[in-house]
Amino acid sequence: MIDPKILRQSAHDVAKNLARRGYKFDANLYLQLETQRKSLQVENEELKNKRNINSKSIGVTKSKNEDISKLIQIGEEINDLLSGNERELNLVLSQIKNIELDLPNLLSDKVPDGTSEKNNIVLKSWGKPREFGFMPQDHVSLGDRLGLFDFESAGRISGSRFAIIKGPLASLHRALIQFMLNLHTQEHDYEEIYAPYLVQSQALIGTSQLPKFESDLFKIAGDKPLYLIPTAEVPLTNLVGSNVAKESELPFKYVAHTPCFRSEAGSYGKDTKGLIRQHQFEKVELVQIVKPKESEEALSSLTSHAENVLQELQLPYQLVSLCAGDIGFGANITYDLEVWLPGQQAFREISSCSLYGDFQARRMQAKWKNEETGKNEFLHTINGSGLAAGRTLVAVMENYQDADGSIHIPEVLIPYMNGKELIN
RNA sequence: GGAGAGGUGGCAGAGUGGUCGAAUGCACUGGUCUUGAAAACCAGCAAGGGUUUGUAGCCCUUCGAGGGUUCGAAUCCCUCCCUCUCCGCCA
Repeated sequence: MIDPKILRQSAHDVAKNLARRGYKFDANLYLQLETQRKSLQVENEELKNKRNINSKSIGVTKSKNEDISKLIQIGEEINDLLSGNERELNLVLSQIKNIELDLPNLLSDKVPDGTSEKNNIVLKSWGKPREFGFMPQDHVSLGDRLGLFDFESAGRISGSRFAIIKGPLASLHRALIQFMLNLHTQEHDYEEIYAPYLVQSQALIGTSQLPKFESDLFKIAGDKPLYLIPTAEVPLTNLVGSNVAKESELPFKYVAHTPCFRSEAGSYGKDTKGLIRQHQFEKVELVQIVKPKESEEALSSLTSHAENVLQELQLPYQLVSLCAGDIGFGANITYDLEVWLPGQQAFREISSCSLYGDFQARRMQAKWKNEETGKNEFLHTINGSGLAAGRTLVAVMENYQDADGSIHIPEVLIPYMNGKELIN
């Protein structure tokens, strides 16, 4: 949610900023609703004030054993006026709220212009794609040849976009997750969290997947609806919701491994083969919750922590700044890490690191006590994948393949594989 | 799942229809005293929102959440959530 004060004071500037995303914010309509809200709310509070004064004098009059019938009548009249006013006020307030919840976050000035991923800007490249003396295969044929993928059974059991991974490849997948968790907890000072995979709608509103993107989520039937988390960002960030953190506790740095569940209704037809786009995948997620002043620094540290995973695994990648048209709904700025996939001869997203500013904190009422000002202020939230485990498995398979289709275990993972060095 | 008890300010804890946003204690902040500290004493000390040039003033809201009754609700009624104790079930 964008700060309502900013919306009121500079609605047209906001509209200009959001237009960079291709979002059309009707500033005039908003300001018109705001004008109505203001006069209705002032009227509302004046009436309540009158009622409070009247009711108090009834108490005083009654205690003197004097007649109160006239005062009660006044009270009733005030309530008549109030109920009409309240109906109008609530209507306007809900219209304003709907507009505000629909509004994406303001973009940082650093975000490049552009309408699609073609306009994203590569800021940095790390590592050199390996020279193969043969035609590198993609992970699907590698896995099939090894007999360690079973998409057919997965389809029969669960449907399309589910995977079954077997034997040493499943172990490698698990090893990647263990390796990432250890790296982040031991080298990068994150606190490991085990968190629920099912969450209430309120938590998803907090991190801004709801109300707008319900179709991307899996919803569990029941009296009180629960949703499968699309990312550990949801439970991790909500850890600080409805709370006022002490300054001395900050920053919070959380890491969690969870499965992620995405309905991805809009993406059918893309990446239908293999592990790239699944309804269920594993991810190690990094979240930092910091003072506003420290948030840009936190984003670059978090991004470098995700990069470290790729560097330790010796996987070539590039760091990309997402352009205005490609950036996520709640993000102020986003850096993607794209790993080199020899089988596709392309860089593919493997991590997305975003600064949300106070956008999520405002929705979930996550605050900190600023000792300097003595005030409770909104925190800033940052999250990023560190990394998506399924896609990392893909990258390891394709980058570490041999001419005969066997796969070398990256050096840092060998201890996690009981000393195994080769899958064949 | 069943039975019972309870959810009030940072914490503890009073308050069962009327000047209650809420006694009291602790904690915290400032002051007096003191060489300094402690003690004692004095004072202050919730959050959100509206109005506003305003971290001034005034006003509104908030006693687990949401509804309701009433001129007036922490207090009465309904629904839900959570915590504790006992029983049942269970990895």
